[in-house]
Amino acid sequence: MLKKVLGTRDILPEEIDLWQEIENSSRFVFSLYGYKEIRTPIIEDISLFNRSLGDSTEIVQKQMFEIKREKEIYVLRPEATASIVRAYLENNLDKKDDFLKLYYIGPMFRAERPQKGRLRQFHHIGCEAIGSLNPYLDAEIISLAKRLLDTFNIKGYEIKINSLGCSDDKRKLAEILKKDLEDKLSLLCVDCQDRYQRNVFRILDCKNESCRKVVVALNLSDKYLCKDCLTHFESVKIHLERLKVKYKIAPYLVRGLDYYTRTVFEITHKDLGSQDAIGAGGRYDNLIKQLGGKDTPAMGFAFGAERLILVKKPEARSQRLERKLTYIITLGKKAETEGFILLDRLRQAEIAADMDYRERSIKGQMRRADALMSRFTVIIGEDELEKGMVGLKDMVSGEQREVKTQDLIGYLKKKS
RNA sequence: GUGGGUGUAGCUCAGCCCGGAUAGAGCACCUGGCUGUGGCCCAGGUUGUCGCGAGUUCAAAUCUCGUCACCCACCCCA
Repeated sequence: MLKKVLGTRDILPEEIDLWQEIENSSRFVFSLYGYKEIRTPIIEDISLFNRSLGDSTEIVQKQMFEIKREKEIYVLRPEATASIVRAYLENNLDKKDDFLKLYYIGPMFRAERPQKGRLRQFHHIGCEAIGSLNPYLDAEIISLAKRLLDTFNIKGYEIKINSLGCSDDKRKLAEILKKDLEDKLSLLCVDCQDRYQRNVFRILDCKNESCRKVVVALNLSDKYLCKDCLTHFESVKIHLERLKVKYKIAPYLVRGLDYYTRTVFEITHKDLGSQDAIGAGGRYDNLIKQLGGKDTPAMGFAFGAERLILVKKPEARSQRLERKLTYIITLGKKAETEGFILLDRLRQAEIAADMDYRERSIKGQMRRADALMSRFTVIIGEDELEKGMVGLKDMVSGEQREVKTQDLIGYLKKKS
């Protein structure tokens, strides 16, 4: 038996309506906010992610899928922001327009151990706005994320925001943490003792009870933010209130990727398990310069499509499918030929139609018509053939009438 | 990378503890009741390498070991 790769999934036809609905509404909403789609390759040079996400992150250390081809090593992209910045620089987009809004929908790859809401191949729906440091942009992006969720009809989410400060502030925060935690290491969990060396920031959002106590006792609030960053964050909050976006300040929210600066946010949903973030993002004001471009501020976010679907599914299951199809039922060889030709004419007239090619009983064909959610069935037998008519049954009311074959298309058109 | 759980029909699961003869239920599907009419009802029917491999035994879905897959949690992250 052939098996799919660990942590991958087939998206089957029964689920595809949900995916397409989410993709289509995303495209619609992004366009409302002035975003254009960008599609970048799924494979990238390994150094792109080493240089952007941070050497110490788990993603770079062990979660990238490598593809070796002759002397080159490529990787399957673990996220899109770095790719988009690369494309932005490589195509000189900064020279064409110094403020740019881009969105993307596509697969990402991380070699993690799969669990609820976490696959090795998963899909991001996200965007990047490059070229402005204005706090209006921060607020607009967070409200865009909210707007997307509202359009998906997802309820029960929570938006958490924080500011990490500029790169100087981050450095300062790291120093404070290193210094203040030095003599408290024994109070921290084993993971945090490791984080102390690898990535001190992550100690702040540790779930462990004793670690939280230590963190709260540090009394960090605003100790590390410079005046500019403080003002910026205050403005973001005020603008969010102007846009009536409900948010919660999460003083210990840090994102895992090194490139984040200033505003960061995370949207969680109560119905998910431990992977409760359906989307997250923030500013990355230094990344573009870091990757060789001009000093350009930027901000973006991404939703995990599988996680969106996970929270949408219970509601979608109860939704009734619309009856749209016209189903042709035939009795006998001659009628089958007639039906076959009529079927093609219906489709030429842009009427969704189908029939059964298995020569089944009328009852069997009827059942199938019902199972496929037919709006009408067209019945062709010996009697109808002689009269040049077809039986037309309304599958909702159950009423049936005879219609002249040449009037059928006009009749169905009127009804739809 | 670490820990725990689960693999039996297309789907959801019972049976496993305490080994025993043709491996079950509900749903789905098919056929008929209704020889040309779906849904409701009734009757009947089809579907299984019991995840895979080895071991113990007269005998294994059941016990043991290994292996693979999936799920959940840690880690990490969307």
